[in-house]
Amino acid sequence: MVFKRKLDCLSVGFNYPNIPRAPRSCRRKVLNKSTDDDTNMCGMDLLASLAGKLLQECESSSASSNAFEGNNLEGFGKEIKQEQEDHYKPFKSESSDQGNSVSRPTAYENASDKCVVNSFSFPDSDGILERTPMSDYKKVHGLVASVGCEAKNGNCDFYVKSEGITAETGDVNVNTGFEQGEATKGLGDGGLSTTHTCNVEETTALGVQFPISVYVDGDLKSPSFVNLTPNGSYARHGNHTNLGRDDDEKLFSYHKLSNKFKSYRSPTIRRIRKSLSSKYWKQVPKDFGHSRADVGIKALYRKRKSCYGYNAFQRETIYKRRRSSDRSSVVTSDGGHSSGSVSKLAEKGDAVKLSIKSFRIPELFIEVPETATVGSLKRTVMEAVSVLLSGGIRVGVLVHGKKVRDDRKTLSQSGISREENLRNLGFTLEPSPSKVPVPLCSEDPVVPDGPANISERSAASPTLDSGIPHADDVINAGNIVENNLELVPYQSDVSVDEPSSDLRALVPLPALEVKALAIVPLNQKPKRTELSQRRTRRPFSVAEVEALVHAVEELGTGRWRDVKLRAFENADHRTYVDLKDKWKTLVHTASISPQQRRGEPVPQELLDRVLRAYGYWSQHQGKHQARGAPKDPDMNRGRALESGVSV
DNA sequence: GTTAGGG
DNA sequence: CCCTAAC
Repeated sequence: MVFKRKLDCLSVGFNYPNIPRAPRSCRRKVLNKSTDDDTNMCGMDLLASLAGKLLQECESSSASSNAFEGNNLEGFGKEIKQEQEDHYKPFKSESSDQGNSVSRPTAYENASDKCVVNSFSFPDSDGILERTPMSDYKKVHGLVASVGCEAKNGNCDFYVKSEGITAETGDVNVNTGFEQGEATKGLGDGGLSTTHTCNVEETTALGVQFPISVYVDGDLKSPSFVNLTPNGSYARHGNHTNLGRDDDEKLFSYHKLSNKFKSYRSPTIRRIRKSLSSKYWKQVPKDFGHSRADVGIKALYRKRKSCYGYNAFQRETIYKRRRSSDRSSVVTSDGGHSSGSVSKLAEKGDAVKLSIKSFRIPELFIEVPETATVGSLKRTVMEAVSVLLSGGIRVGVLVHGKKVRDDRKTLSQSGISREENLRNLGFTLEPSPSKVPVPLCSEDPVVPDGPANISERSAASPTLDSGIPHADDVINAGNIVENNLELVPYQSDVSVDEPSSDLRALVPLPALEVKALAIVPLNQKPKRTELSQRRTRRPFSVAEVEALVHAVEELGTGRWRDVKLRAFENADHRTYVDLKDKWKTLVHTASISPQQRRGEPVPQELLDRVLRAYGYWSQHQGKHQARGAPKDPDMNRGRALESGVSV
């Protein structure tokens, strides 16, 4: 049940009555507004899907754990990492004493603080995805939970990791100057070629690049190589049979140890998203060789309001979005139980098997000061990627370089068959059409004002605004730019969000124009640092409630900080806001009938006290709050919760 | 940084 | 539990 989505965890019981009133913020109303368009899916969905697919097809994990940066995950996936040392040397071990003579990349010669991320590729499966409990699905979706960075031959490899998905930028070529004078040199393939490291039995890894074609292998493999044990564990055939478990455990520990591993709903991301809004960014279609100074002005990430973006993740994953008309066999989230379909196809002997190894993403232009830490760089890249992916993307299919636009066509009709050389088959990732930000911002339902509309459309169909007829119809292998729309921030607004002193002036737009997809100012001081994720719910125990009630009885309802200090000082996980919230719910609970109450029942005695205190303090607001204590002045009686009025 | 209140 | 507006 790996992919079983746990919607309730996304909107866990906080259904407060809808009191008609002028919305304080548009961020609300993120009610299901997901699109039904199968072709449109959130980047996360897509990635999750792809990752899942990979997991199914690429069992022999080769470069997976690598995706977990060691500095954050002590010992995590150490073994595997070891194995790939030769591929991805840890940044510190190499960057510092090598690669000093490589010549600097052209485009940004003088922009030592800029990085261009070309692509992120999916590593082979590491089993984690399958094992990821659905409760963490959102995290999986959160993707880009973290970005790793490793230096290699003067390059900085970025890889994306999340709890469920790990992807490395094996072919990402990051030109960065953060490593003093360290010149960078493309990884040879400049990130355009795909790494065929996915040795999945006979299945050839596909190199799917953004938006470029991929290598396909028509070899139909028996689906049997994906074995799901009854308990849902993933039976591995590769080398790291137990990797999944270990990783999971470590991952879990890691989670417990740090909240940094927050990916979803990252305020930072949101902030950036905001920054990417039309107000700050303009979209600039890639230069197809036909310079266009008057290019688009649409904001891909138009939505301004910050939204939870749950929608995006509440939608079924692509795995489950099989339309009856589609004959494709996709692993379902429920552990591949749909393998039956695969078999079926196999029997028919006309199945087309594909394996997508990696996606090339539009270039991400990032600028960071040399003094920035690697960690901050990682975060920056991650955020940029998040923004990109969360913007909504869709998949395009190319046959012989020609885009197949008719979704109704069958594969064979489109020239895609086992007989055909599947190398002619390609996939592209394109900005999603009008619904671009939908997943992220159901609010303000895509009713963009004039310009915005145009922009979004162009985002979806580069051809439309490229000025070049069918510019995206023919994709040149190894060189994809057609759909690489770019977002360039309006210089004047870039630092609006966080006029941090560290935020250096961004590179003049002209320099970015055709290259950057997004500039993510470093040091944009993530509000909640790192990837954000909703805190785990931790129901108040009766003891805690007691302590809370007691404290409130004495201090009143307007001094939550004091309440915290007095009764919950040592309960780090309880903030005064939490206490305030709890009190709020307690009052509510006490006001409703016992039948309507849920969760661990709170002794009526306590609830009575709640009401009493509530009533009392309602009458004595602000007054003798300091002494208050309508009753029961003795606190901490037998409470496990340490209190102690500090200071 | 707190508080208050909507979500 | 999150997010913000207002202090």
